[in-house]
Amino acid sequence: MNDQGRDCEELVADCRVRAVTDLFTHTWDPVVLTALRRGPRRRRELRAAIGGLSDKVLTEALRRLCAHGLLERRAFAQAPPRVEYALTALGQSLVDGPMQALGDWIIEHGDELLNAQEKTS
Amino acid sequence: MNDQGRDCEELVADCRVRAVTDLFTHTWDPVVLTALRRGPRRRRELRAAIGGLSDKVLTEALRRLCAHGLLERRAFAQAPPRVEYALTALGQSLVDGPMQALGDWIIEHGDELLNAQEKTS
DNA sequence: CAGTATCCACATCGATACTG
DNA sequence: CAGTATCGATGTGGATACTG
Repeated sequence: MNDQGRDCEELVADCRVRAVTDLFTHTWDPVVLTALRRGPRRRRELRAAIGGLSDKVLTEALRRLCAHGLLERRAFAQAPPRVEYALTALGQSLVDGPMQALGDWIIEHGDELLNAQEKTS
Repeated sequence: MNDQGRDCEELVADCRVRAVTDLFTHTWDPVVLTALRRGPRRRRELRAAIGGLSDKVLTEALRRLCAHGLLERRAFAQAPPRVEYALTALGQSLVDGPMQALGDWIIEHGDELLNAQEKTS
């Protein structure tokens, strides 16, 4: 994360690879990003669309993604409160690029992955 | 992970997105994969090339990746023991496809990511 | 060299109850 | 509706010493 200029061919720790993969170490972050790829959503919509994650975890994920500049929080002064979350340009590029590639890969190779997993478990 | 056929447009949890992103929830797994993209390596070479991870964690990562069908373990009956780890065809396709896309993205957008992070921390 | 066995620190997640 | 606070279960990683 701190050796941007260093050659990453051999010494892989602390290199750029980590800078991205760290974004995925939190289980729900990529899921939240994916859920927003079609456009902004309110907090509650998100929670319902994703399903299976607690308020606390959702809040943490949203804060983290905002802090990383991938999400933007838009609060409206209303009662009841209305808050929307939207991908920033940076976040959108991540979703449309690498995460789309990830999705394409699983569509093509997902079965192989599951088969291999079952064999050994 | 178990609802392969389900529509993932809206309900994101337990869908295919997770099947891939779960591969990245373990910090070192993608690093190990990347370190093997040029060809097979012995355990010790790997540890040295990556740097900063313990024997235990390396072992765990290797076992997990083998179990998922992404890595192959080749042991030679020798003294001292010689063991090589190599990407399978499946693993290679993951590294050359999605992980390459991830690397390309960070090369292009890494600075934005770091700037945004520093602003908020 | 390859791999295992403990012990410990720490973070993530889940469930629940509560505030504005 | 949006968000916070707390507690506990679980798991991931680090350090160290040891076996074949």
